[in-house]
Amino acid sequence: MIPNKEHLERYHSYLLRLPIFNNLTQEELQPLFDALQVRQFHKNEIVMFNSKEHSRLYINFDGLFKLTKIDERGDEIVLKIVDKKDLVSPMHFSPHYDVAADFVKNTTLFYFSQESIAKAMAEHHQFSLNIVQYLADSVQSLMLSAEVLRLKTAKEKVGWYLVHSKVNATFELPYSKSLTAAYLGMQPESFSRALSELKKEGVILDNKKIRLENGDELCTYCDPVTGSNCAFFKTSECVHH
Amino acid sequence: MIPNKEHLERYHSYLLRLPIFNNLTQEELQPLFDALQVRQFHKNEIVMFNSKEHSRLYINFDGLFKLTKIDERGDEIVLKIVDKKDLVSPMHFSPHYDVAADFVKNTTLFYFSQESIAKAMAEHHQFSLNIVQYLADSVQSLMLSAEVLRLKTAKEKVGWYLVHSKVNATFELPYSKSLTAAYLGMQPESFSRALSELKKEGVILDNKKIRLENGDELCTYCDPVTGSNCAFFKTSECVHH
DNA sequence: ATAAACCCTTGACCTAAATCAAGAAACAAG
DNA sequence: CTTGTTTCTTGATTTAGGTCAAGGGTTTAT
Repeated sequence: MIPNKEHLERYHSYLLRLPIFNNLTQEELQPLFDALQVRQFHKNEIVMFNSKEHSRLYINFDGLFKLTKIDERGDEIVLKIVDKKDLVSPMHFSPHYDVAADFVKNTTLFYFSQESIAKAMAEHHQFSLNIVQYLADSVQSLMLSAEVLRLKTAKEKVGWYLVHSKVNATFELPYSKSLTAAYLGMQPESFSRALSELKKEGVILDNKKIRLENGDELCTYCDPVTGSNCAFFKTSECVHH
Repeated sequence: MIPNKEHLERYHSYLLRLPIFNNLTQEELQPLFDALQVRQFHKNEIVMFNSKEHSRLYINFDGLFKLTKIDERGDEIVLKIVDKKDLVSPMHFSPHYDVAADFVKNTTLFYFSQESIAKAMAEHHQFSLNIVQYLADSVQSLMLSAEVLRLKTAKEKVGWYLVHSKVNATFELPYSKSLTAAYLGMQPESFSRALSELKKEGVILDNKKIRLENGDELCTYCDPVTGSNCAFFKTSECVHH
């Protein structure tokens, strides 16, 4: 699973399928792909993604890490969970802003230097548009998190996260309970208590599988953006009618 | 103070000085400026900035409003305080995401349609870069808010906001205490109590003017991004050495 | 100048979630 | 399978900040 220079061609079709390369051809992207670099990180490693040393765009090829900020007291917030195919672009941070990448699993990151990205943007307007789209999505997901984390109770946060997982994927909690709790800005104990509250409402989390007694128990916890990806959206059953 | 079609030319030099038009000439921007539109809002008005009806880029020419999200219970979070010269781009939100613009003062907004912005981006790569910069700044300021709001105590939040105001402007609290409190995710009562705690440390807020007994009382509350704009940054006195 | 509206402060009290502590489950390695 | 390690759960207690209530200031309008 260790990609090296000789085998990079194999990954080009993988890259082409990422949203950041939407509507661009292999030929257009070849010069950029030639500048692709790879770096491995191991579990429990913590790297400061300051924009001076990491003025790049990273793509998580394999593994899992969280983008966090830690204060003097050692308290931590999780800004983003970075799963496979997700992007992080310290190149877009200001020089004095630091985030920590805290690796949950052994991880392989692909990256492009700021210069190669800038060049590709200058040569292909579509690529600039894709970068704009990526940043716009980041803005929106940060606004949505702010909303969820500050307005919802512990139980509502967990319900929201479960409905999110249910709609976007396969009725599974994608990460460990404590990682999910950290992402939701709560302690594992509170997460656990919230789950047992939800159990009373017919929401059972059974070894990471989400089981529902009726099927609509999570709808109260849904938001319109998540809802729009749901099969029931715009039917009378959906709370977002 | 009501700009109309005939007088719009007067505002072109105003627009040219905005960061979003950095490194672009009047000639390059003329077609975009010709598409400029204007709309007034009055104090206490609340408008939903959903991306369907507001697929635009707004510039606050005059006035003040806050971008907020309100939940079913009526609890509100302030995502951004939009002052003169600040931008909001609902055109970059997804179709199902809604934020409310809650006007604090009578306000005049300039706006460009999504199409005119897209055209300008296609014709001038520099403009695409400026849009990227604007979105990257938005991402970072949302990450910084998340950090401040979730890791700091009430007193630290207020201290942080004051040092921010001190460094970026003129030793003045730019907004009312209750608006500032809402932005910091706290109740006016807590803001008031935090201020009286800070007074014990030599930080006096006297009719919106920030007065310090020694001058360095706020340094403990500073962050590196704010600090980098401070005169003491990188001297031994600065906590971010 | 006076009233009305709004904003701010202070005190008493409450509550959601954090913390602390101790087991129980789940998982990994030998 | 056994042992050690990490993760999760449950209970008791604490606490920061919210809520409620009342009074004081300040600005705006007539």
